[in-house]
Amino acid sequence: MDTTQRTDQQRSADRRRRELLEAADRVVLRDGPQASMNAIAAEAGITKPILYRHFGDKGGLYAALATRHTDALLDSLRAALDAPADRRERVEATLDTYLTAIELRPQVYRFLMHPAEGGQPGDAGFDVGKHSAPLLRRMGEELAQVIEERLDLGPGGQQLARVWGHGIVGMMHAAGDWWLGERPCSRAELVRSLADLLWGRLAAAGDRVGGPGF
Amino acid sequence: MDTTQRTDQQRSADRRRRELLEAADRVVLRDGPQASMNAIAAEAGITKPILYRHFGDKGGLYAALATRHTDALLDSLRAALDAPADRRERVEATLDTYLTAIELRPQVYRFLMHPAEGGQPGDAGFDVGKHSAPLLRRMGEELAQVIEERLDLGPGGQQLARVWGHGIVGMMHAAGDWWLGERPCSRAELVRSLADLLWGRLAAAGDRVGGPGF
DNA sequence: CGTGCATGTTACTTGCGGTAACAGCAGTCT
DNA sequence: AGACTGCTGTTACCGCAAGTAACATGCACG
Repeated sequence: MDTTQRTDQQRSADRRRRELLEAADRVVLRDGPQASMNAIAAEAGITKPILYRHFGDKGGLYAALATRHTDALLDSLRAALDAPADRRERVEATLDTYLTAIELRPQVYRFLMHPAEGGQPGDAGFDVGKHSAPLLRRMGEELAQVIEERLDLGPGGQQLARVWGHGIVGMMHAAGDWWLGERPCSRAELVRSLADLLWGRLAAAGDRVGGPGF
Repeated sequence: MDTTQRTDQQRSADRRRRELLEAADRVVLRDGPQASMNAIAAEAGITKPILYRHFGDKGGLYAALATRHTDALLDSLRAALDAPADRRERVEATLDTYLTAIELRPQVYRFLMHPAEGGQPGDAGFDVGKHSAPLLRRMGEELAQVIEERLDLGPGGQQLARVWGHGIVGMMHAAGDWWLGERPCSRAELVRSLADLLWGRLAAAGDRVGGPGF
């Protein structure tokens, strides 16, 4: 039958695609995002044109790669945000989940968020792709939805929720990025400091003696 | 005299460098960060090797370019943060200054923060450089210093200030990026919403009826 | 068997970052 | 004056990576 035929072929193609993605993953995690298509093909035991047949171009491959990791991360964040606990605890758990993820797999994080950096040679070849934007945007939108669904913010609440969603995600991202590079404190302290910020400790802080205060 | 000689030469070299930077600026703002060195050289009326003599490599040129814009932006932010007004007003003024800057010159913003995106062709050639990180980091560090100098945060205040500095900058950045793309509200509303977030309205918000609340 | 069709290959083009080698043109030292 | 230095500028090239064309092979179906 024609349909079963098609199905078989598609299944095999999908399997192959997954294998190729895993090979690409290994190379990218080893060599950074500036990994060449040749290198990826070699790791997969094949040659370039096959990659192009499967993914169109390098952007397509990287997008597929990024989507996998992004989806996984978003799943764990959703889980943390849905745990049975009070609001602050869940906020802290979510921050902690994100930070743990980037701490455990900094290479994935760098791939999703950062330019190449990994080149011994004169470098200059940058990279990145539009990976960081999509991930940050998706996280921002999802958080906005959660906020809007569960919090009573009064009139204009929907818009407020979206601003906050993106703002909070950006806060988490930038703080995490800095923390990952400098490791100035433990993860728990970082989580606590960010939650304190969200909880209004900035507004509540007193001015320093002798100055106008911020 | 030898010294005056040297001075003359250096002055002329500096002037040339500035001219080249301005040409590069025009091209980058027109073509996006994936502008080729050839195009930049052509815009400046010269050829590639001269650019390389002045800036070393593409990274050097882009770094010089980024530094100019970064310094200008930081200056205006410092001014807003130092204006004579109360704390919340100054926070709002600073947010507004940043958002106005990226609103008025989105191309500069994209150059500093974003991958190429501007390519008609298959693209795939990304770009960016390590520009976004430096700018965000510098803003974060400067804000941290301001917070630590002017606010009384008790024990552990220095570390808290650094976390907050980077976190707030990240919040501003991500929210601004999203806002610039979607324009869901006026700049003033965005500023107000972010300031509200910083002022603890998230913690103060009531749970929505029927749900566990966030 | 030939006809599709997917998989795989080699060999090529194009374009960019970066460099070597050479050419002209000041002013300087002896 | 004439060799020397140091700058600006050029053409012509290398290396490398993205992406493509054209050809080869294995396998199911009629």
